[in-house]
Amino acid sequence: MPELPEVETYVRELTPLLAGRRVGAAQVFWPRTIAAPDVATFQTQIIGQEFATFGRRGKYMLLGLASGATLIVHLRMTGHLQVEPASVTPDKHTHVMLDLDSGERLLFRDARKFGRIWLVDDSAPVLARLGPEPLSDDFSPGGLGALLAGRQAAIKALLLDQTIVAGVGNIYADEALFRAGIHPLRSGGGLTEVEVVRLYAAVCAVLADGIAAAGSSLGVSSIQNYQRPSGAPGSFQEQHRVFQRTGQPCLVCGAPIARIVVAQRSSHFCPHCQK
DNA sequence: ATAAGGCCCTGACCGC
DNA sequence: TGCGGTCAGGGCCTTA
Repeated sequence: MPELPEVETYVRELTPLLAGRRVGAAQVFWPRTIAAPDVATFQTQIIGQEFATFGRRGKYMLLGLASGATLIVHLRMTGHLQVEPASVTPDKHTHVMLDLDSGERLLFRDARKFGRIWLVDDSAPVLARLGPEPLSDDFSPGGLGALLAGRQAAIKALLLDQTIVAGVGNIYADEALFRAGIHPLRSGGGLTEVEVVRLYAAVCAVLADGIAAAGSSLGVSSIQNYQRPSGAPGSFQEQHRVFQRTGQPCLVCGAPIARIVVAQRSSHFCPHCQK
């Protein structure tokens, strides 16, 4: 599942493939993929647009166009965005296809159909609910502590809340809590100042390590798996210490990694190392 | 304001 | 082999 490191990898690797490319015809096979504007308007407005700038906010990909508009893409669970030769035949998971003036096509594929695309003049309303961007100056131990103060919910659930930290998903939340030595069911407001600082550092570290490894690929099949634009996998799964390691020995203490459900999400942790 | 539960989706997997 | 049922889960919406 694409989280911040996976989306960051996408942005970096799509940049040389899309920079300066102009969009021709657009085909939309699953209308709900286009969150805004309506499909007909999207198809009209995307034609002739040129990819110019490339950015990311949380798990949102921001493909800036020379006109000033922005194509925002959220991959959600199983979305893929790939550049392929124009001879490619769209399969049943291809929901949006943009012709490029390079003789290629940009394809949005998504087995679960949760992914969304926006074409907007102003990206701010789409991103308005996002909290601080980790790996930036907007994210700090003090700021994190302030957002957690008074919250009774489990810290695992709060890490998944995009208004607390933008871009953290299930994998990186579990890995960060392990590195910080914090049990996923601890209440957010109950963390000590020292623990908040440790958690802050752990979130930054796992995200940076995830980016360095080009993300985590561990889906059961290629259509569900996160893949880079080239189709290559990331390698951060090789560094997972708890995620999907249920029953395997903790790499620190040897205790079996446990799995519980928190906020309707599977959570993996070491019962011995995480208090 | 916060927390919890439902919803959207379909491939993979399990039991029979 | 095939069928029905269950699970996974990000973000948004509704409910309490």
